[in-house]
Order: sequence, then structure tokens, then C-alpha cells
Amino acid sequence: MPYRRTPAVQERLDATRAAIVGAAHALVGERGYAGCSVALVATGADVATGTVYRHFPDKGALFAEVFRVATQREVDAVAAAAAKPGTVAERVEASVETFARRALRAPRLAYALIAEPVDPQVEAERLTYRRAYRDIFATLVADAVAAGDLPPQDAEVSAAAVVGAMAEALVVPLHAGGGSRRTVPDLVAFVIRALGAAP
Amino acid sequence: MPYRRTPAVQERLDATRAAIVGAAHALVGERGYAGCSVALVATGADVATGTVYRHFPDKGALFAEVFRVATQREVDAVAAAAAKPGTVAERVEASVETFARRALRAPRLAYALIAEPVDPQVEAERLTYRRAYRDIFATLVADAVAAGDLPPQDAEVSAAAVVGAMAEALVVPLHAGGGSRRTVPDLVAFVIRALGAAP
DNA sequence: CCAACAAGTGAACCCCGGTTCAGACCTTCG
DNA sequence: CGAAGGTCTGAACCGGGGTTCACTTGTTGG
Repeated sequence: MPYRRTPAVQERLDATRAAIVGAAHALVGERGYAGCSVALVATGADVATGTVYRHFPDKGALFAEVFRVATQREVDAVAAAAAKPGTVAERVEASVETFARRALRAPRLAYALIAEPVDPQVEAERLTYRRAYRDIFATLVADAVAAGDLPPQDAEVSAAAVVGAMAEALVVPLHAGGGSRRTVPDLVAFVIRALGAAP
Repeated sequence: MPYRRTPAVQERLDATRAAIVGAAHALVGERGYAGCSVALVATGADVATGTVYRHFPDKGALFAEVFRVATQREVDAVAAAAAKPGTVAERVEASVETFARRALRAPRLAYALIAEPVDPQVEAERLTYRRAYRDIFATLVADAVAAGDLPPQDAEVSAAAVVGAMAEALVVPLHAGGGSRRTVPDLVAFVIRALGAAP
């Protein structure tokens, strides 16, 4: 057996793979999904086009991973905000604010994750992204309803509506870049009223 | 001058154009935007591929028109519901119900209009679609706030959030086909609470 | 009927970005 | 070192759907 993959080689492979994902991630953040060709990703990662295909079966799989990682980061941040101790209103406020602040800080990435047209394979990843947000809010709502802190309501529907409200209210700001300083507080107030939380 | 376009010819041209738009509309309703090739549209309209290009400069322009027409029909229906006399809650209920009922009755079309990946040219049309809905609700909210029927709030943000809430709450039903019978009433209740209307 | 021109046709073209693969180069271990 | 087998490269390939255009088929008015 004259060749066996050595730890050092494996490390280099992992590094290359990470560089590819990193380059793709950076590109999405800069130009959106539309501006991401495999050739450009390869250039960004300092490898040849073909090398990308030694790490991913196809483009969709690469960007599914990119979206998955980027998503997880976002969802974790919001989940952490939602889990903080406090009243329902405070937790909702923290969650919505976290979501909005991060989106407005990286608008192109947020737009890609939320609304940009993408391949079906990547779209599927996006559905799990939205689902993860729904789950965060659904849990929050269900617990609060059970504890009597919110009026009776279908937690799933309310959570979906909250996610949609956040996304839509930010689409214009994300396109226009910036948005009014009042947008986020107004959105927070909207969601708190919508869930029926005491302010 | 041996040839001049006669009224009869013009009528035939108009009919052909309408047939093309109609076929495209039907196709979107059946298979979504993704399943709409120009060749298929031509077949549906009983013309040759090239004929499509005698009526539209390119595919984007054709589908921009299709989306525009389909959109207008939807928006008009919701606007009519929003304009009915009654309390704010009643008008909101009528609007949301109209939107949801129509979307659930033609789920593929609704999905295409709301969320399916499309060309940028068509995407632009979709933005005006969402804008039109926002305007309906923004007007409703602004008037009601002025009349003291709703608490103070930014009408634009609230309207955008309502549109997003409606869209997101229906995305899953649109995919899964059907959705719970309770979804629409729950959504109505959510929106009424969100705007702060007396039930 | 015919000249002049419009409308319709659909097979061929083209573009473009994802994908491939034959060859160059590298790593391992006896 | 050299055999065995991996890894990398990037130019070439390819598919598919939008688009074109030389040609056929109307249509008009004299």
C-alpha cells in the first residue's frame, strides 16, 4: 500500500474545502447569489474550477452548505436573544431586534438568505432557515400561552406571521440600504401587539 | 401604398397577443414560472415560437405583463374588500380573508406571484405587486389612526408587516396544498391584534 | 391579378455557466 | 528511488432554453 492519506494531507484538504466555502460565503455577501459563478468562487479560494468539484458534487451542494452555515449563525443569534430571561415582550423585542440589526448590517447576505431567487436545491435550505425561525417563535409563543402570558392563539401561525412580517418589513430597507431609524422599533411594537403581549 | 393594417387584421393580432398572454397565464397557474418555456407558451397559444417574439421583445417582457395582469386582478379584489364599509376590524378581516381565500384557491399561481424564483425583470413586477398590497393596508391604517380607531403607528411599516405575515403564513399551505381550516381565522386574529384594532 | 409588404414559421443558432477529464504534479512507503 | 495512487489543473465540452432569421404564407389596394 504505497499511499495513504496522511493527517497533514487531510488538514490541507479541509483547509481547501473551508477556503472554498469561505470564498463562496464572501461572494454571496458581496454580490448576492446571482453573482456567484463556480469559476469566481474558485478564483476567490485560489484553486482551479475543477478543484471545487473534488469537494462538492455540484454547485447546488456547495451553496446549500454555504446557506446552511450562514443560516445557523443567524438562527443561533436570534435563538439566544429569545432565550434570555425576561417578560415575553422583552424577549420578543430582543429577538426581533437581533434579527433586524444583523440583517441591516449585512444586507446583501440577508437578502440572499431571505428573498433572492436561488436554485431549488438552495431554496430547500432556505425553507429550513425560515422553519428554524418559525420554531424559535413558535416555542416562545406556545410557552407564553401555556403560562397565560399571551392570549390563546395558534403558535405555528403566529410564528410564521412574525417571520413574514420581519422579512417583508426589511425587504425595502435591504434594497434601498439603510431604512428609517424608526423601522425596527415600529416593527417590534407591531409584533408585540400582534402576539398580544403586555408592553 | 399597397398594404395597410386593416381593423380586421389588428383584431386578429390583438387576439393572438391575448392568446399568448392567456396561455402563459394558464401555464404559470399549472406549472409555475419554472415550467414556462417560450416554446410551451407558443404551443399553448397555437402559434410558432417566433410569433411570440412579434408581440414581445423577450420572455421577461411577456411574463412581466402576465404578472402585471394577474396581480391587478388580485389587488383589485383585496382593495374592494378593504374599501367595504364597517369597523376597522371588519375591513381587515375582509381583506385578509379575500387574499387568503384567493391564494388558496389558486395555489400555484399565488406561489408564483408571491415567492417563486423568477427573472429580475419579473421580480420587479412582483415588487410593485407587494407594493400595491402595502398601499392598500397603509391607506387603511393611516386613515384609521387619523380617526383614532387604531393606536399610533407607522402605517408603512405596519402595512409591510401585514403583507409579509399573510404571505409567510400561507407559504407552507401553498406548498403542502390545503393547510389547516383554522389558518385563515388565526391569521386574521393575528393581524387585527397587530394593528391594535378593537375586535 | 400582381406588386409590395406584413405576419407567421420553426429549425438552427448562440450564449453561458456548470461540469468533465486527460494530463501534470504531488505524496506515500517499501 | 520508484511504483502506486492520490490531488490539482483549466481548457474544452455540453445542454438547454432564449433568440434569430431566411423563408413561406397571408393581406392590401391599385
